[in-house]
Amino acid sequence: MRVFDREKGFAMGRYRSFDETRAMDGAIACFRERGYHASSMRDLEREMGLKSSSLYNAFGDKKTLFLRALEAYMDASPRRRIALLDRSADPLAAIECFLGSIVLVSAADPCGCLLVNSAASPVALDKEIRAAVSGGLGELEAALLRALERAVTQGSLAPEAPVRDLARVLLGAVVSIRVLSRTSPGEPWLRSIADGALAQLRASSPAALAS
Amino acid sequence: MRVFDREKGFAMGRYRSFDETRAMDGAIACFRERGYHASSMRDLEREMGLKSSSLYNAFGDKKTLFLRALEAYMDASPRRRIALLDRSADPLAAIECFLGSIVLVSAADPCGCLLVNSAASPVALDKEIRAAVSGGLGELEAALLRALERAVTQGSLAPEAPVRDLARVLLGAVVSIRVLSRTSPGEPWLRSIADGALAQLRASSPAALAS
DNA sequence: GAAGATCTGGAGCGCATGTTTCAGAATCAA
DNA sequence: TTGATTCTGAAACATGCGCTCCAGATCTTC
Repeated sequence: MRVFDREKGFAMGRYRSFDETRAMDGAIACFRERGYHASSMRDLEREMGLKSSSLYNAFGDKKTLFLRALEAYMDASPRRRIALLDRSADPLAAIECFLGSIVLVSAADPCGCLLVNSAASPVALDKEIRAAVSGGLGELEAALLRALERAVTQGSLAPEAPVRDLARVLLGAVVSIRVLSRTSPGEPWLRSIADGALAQLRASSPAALAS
Repeated sequence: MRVFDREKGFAMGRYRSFDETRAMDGAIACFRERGYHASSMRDLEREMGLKSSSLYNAFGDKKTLFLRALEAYMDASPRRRIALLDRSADPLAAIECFLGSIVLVSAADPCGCLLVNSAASPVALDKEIRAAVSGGLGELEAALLRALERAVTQGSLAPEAPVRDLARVLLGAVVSIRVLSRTSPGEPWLRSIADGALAQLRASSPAALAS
């Protein structure tokens, strides 16, 4: 509303004295570490550097804030990975790189992924939030599927490769790595899962399926 | 204390007027559906059929209750599956049966597994609870590893099969199935992940590794 | 400057939370 | 029966929750 009016030239009233992006980062960090139910509005105010009135004025109530944080997180992390997948010249190498990165990040940061954490959380019992989470996971799955289909087109995967199932396996690997990283099993442990999923891709290579 | 004294013949005081097992089942159901932080003591009182004084007297505070519920859940579900694995004559078939059952149960009941849900939940930030969760997941991994090693001994898996990595992949499949089932993707979707993991086992069969 | 709009800081709303307290009921040993 | 012990039901306790309100500051338009 503020932005809308101001952009239209109807601008009026006091400016916001905080960086909305930085505030969102604080919200993401809070929800990522403590989840929805264990993050109090006081926690969020502190991590976002806002007083409650500013917070409510700018971002709405707790649920709306969560939905915005999830959306901002999607832009900041999963969708960047998706863009890398889509832009890569070698889709299989990009997938390998993708999983390897997930392993490294997960081993280093036990907070996990806001999207995956939310899927396992009771906050997903809420209809809107579950829709957002399903949507986010669906984006990832679709991106992996696109990459696999490109690999088929390029000949690095056999035409009869079960790309739809493989995309699900890859998404499953990401999910399990991110969940299990919360118990700090160590990087080699997590890499076992990533390598297992990648081995399945290789089992669908033209050479493997020809024999 | 009550039980202890009574068993020793020093018994005194009023009997408990509720079924402790039934009460634990209520606690498990509550924590499984709503998780730790979103389950209020009032919710637990209702689902367990207890007043707060009885609840605190019998099970301690919320965290202690959660730890007991997790332990009871382990006995009621994962450890039964583990026993089936250990007792089976054909370990690979038992693993297949195990994963298939997880798929069916997960598709039918979107509440998921208390152990897996807890791993992804911020309640696992607590040291004791994280230890319990890690222990539970470790039991599962160890059981899968035992089954795989028996498969090697029996000759249904090649001696050079990477059983440790395969056990992790299988545990990862279980985790991802249980997490993703919370977004209700449907049974065929979940089965793709189970079948993928099983395909990896077959890739370590003596025949596959001989070629 | 005045009028109108928005944002900030702080106080505080009503309510739910986890937990405690306690009188009374139930049980046993003596 | 009496005394000791434990359990039950109901009523709270203090605290923290999500959220609102409002006076005053800051901004644009006139």
